[in-house]
Amino acid sequence: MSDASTTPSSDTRYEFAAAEPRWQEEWNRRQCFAVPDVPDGSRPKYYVLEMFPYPSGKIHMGHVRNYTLGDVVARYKRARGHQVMHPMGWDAFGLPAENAARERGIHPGKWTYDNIANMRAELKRMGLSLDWSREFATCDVEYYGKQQALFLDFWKAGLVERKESWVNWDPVDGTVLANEQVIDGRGWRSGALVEKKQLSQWFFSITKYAPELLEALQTLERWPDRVKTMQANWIGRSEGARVRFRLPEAPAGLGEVEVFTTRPDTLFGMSFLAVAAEHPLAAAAAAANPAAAEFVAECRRMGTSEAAIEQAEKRGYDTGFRVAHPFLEGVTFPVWIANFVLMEYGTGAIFGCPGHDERDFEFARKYGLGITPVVLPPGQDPAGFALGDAPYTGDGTIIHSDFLDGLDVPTAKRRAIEALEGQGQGTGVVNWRLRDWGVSRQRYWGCPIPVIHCEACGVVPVPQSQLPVKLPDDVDFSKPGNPLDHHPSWKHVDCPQCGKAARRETDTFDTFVDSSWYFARFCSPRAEQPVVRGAVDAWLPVDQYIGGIEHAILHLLYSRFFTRAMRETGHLAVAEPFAGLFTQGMVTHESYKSADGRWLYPEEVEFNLDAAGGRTARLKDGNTPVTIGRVEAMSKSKRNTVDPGAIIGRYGADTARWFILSDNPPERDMEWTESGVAGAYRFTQRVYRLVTGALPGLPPAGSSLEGAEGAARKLRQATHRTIAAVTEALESFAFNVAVARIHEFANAIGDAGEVPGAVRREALEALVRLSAPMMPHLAEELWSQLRPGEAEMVATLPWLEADPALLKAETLTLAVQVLGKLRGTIEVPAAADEAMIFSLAEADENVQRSIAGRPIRKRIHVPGRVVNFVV
RNA sequence: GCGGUCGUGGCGGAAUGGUAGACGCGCCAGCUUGAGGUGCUGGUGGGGGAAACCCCGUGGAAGUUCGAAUCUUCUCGACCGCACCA
Repeated sequence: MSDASTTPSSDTRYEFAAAEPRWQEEWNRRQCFAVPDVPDGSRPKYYVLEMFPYPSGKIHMGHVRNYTLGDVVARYKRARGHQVMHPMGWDAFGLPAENAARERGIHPGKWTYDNIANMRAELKRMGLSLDWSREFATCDVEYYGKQQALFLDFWKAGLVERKESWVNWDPVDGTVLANEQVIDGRGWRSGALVEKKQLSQWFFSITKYAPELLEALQTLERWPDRVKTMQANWIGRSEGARVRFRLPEAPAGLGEVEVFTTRPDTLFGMSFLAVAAEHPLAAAAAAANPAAAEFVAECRRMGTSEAAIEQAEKRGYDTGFRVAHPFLEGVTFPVWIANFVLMEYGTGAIFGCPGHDERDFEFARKYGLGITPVVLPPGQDPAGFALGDAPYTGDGTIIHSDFLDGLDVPTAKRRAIEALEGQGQGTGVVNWRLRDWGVSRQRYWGCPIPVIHCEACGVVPVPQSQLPVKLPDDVDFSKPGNPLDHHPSWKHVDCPQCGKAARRETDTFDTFVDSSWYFARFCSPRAEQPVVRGAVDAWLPVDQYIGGIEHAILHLLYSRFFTRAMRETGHLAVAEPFAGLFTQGMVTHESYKSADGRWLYPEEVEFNLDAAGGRTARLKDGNTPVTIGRVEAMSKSKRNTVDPGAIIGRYGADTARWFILSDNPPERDMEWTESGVAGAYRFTQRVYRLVTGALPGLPPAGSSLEGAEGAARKLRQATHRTIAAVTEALESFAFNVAVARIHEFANAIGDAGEVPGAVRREALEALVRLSAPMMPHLAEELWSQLRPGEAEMVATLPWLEADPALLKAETLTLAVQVLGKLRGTIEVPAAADEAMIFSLAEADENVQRSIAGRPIRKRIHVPGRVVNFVV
């Protein structure tokens, strides 16, 4: 601090660069945020968790937003008397580390741990109230070794299966590709056309829990409805029927094909049957016919993602096989191979009813297949009814359908299923869209799957005593494919059962496995077992989980499954990992393009206002014009990123936190703007001046507040209303509203005029403490000046309570409407009765003019809000 | 394609059936400061009017209601997820 007597202006400036590290050190010295593995029970526990970051190397604004949100919750809940666990770790396995190894020759391990060191330092500068003693990375052998133990337990419990499944195969690189590595059907490096290839892979039996995962969504009261809806749709329960169609002249062993349908009521509207390219019937057709084989091969080049398949033009191939209709004697229909039929869903075969299904309709039109309407929309004449340019998918009455004629759709479904069951050609079933979770990845930088393949014994689990199966350090990335596979010695082991030479599984786990139980590991991060019951039983479930909406389905569903699997194997007591969920929006920024089409970083650009008031941009050096592009998610490729480190260096962590909270509701996408941060910075300085400027006139803490009148009472009311409003806003995650209320309160303190020092002190102390969850460093700095010598830091101080007596207003302002249109306002005493309010309202001059002498038919009074006259 | 979400001033938003635009950013005017990201005061949705005040206005269209940004239906646009990115 500078000497106030010689430089009076400099001490009115808050020196965040000195203050922030000082308070971070003090929190650390006092261990304010550390909690024990087993809470002492003196206070209720509260577990706050943000989705842990992938260590890409630098934190980005999305992290700043995520961890600021979580930190506000953690600090607020701590103040509300909870023992708060708030840990941090690293989702450290994954593809980017292997890409770095291939592109730059850096070992994935070194790359990852270096990145972690950088990002840890950056996070620490944000002043987050984290218990850093719990930190781990999923690539630590102490973590993934425990994951291997969990896998073996799941296997014993029957939750692990080995089956065939399809992967994207790059025939040039000889590598399995992730969906994101397939661009327009080609491998991202080789450019080769990608093919589907079948591999034997490990699966977790998540489908065993499908009904429970669906039903339990109802118990998740503090989850956003939209996430629950998305999960429910993903799990996709549908009731329907499995129908077996006979192939009268079938190739050997294929006398029947089974179809799943949700519309057995439309069986009489059938005009074809279609199978997926991977279906045995397709294989039979391909074996017999080169043209069919070519079509199947073409479908294989389509990639494995559902979006790619469904967006592709609907195409098919007539196999020449025919199936018999289950109810119509002697009637047969053609069997097609269709690129929109998914092998993974239902039975990989459908019956086509073009009259009442969008995709079947499009397909039938294209290939000239028959379209028979069998559902009559309500109010239509059965004689004159014909389908126009679209199928009819709604409810109605069944027609042209023999024994189903005249029934409504639900009844017809039941009747059709009864008939199918009666003749042994089908059965009513519940079908699920959810598929088992394939966890095998043909990659190095992941957790090795602890399995040994023995020629004699088959697939053998690695004994618990031989865990962990460590990744070898000496790996060669110069060859394509999985380095574990071409490692000279790693995979060669003796079979644990027969002792003969065998080989290790060289696949590693999907990184979603790593993130499916880390929240449990945080409760006892150094334990020899995966989890310690005393710790997880006390801390779980996570009370508030915070992260991006992009994880709404997969990560959250896998974690919900994993938690159930851990319960089944005795590791946990709970079924649901996250009692409360909050999904934040993305951080966006304008993008900029130079005249020659290059993307530009924001710091390369400067702005001007044109005559019409619009913004124009040009290059800082060069003066050439720049196109201002759309506001979109920050991404490296568009260069519309802002480096949090630079922002914190320039404005401080509190400013970055304050701006990111103030801009808009946290569940929406926010736009990062330079002027917005500058405004937040000015506010931190204003609060600092407001408090430090008043210090000389303040009486000691605890001075009497009795008998405040006039301006003093007004300020006290503002203080207590702000306490109530900020509390409510924080409880409901309306952080931008909390910020706005604090702004208003700062304005009110500035405008308060002459008030007793004790009243001013009360207001300033409330200002500091209410803003502490958002701006913790500034709050500590000002608290230490307001209360020199006080032992307690703001970080460990209890939350403020509003005095109800000061929340009540003496008079109310009511809006007066005539026919719903605002015509005036009236001031009434808070205690006024309805008759008095109506007569005051009617007496208003403007109201009288609007009524214009017409009789009042109805008087409406909403207490505290509005009066409305209907004339 | 399927599923989900969001559309309010120049901009971010507030108000979730009851005074639309709180609060902030930006802009305008004035004062202050005077080595330049300073502070303070006032103004700021559109149109009309000297003013009182009136009309219009929450992507678009229709509806429910005394009253709709909010509820319903349709529609347009943007964004997120789609199972090997994390």
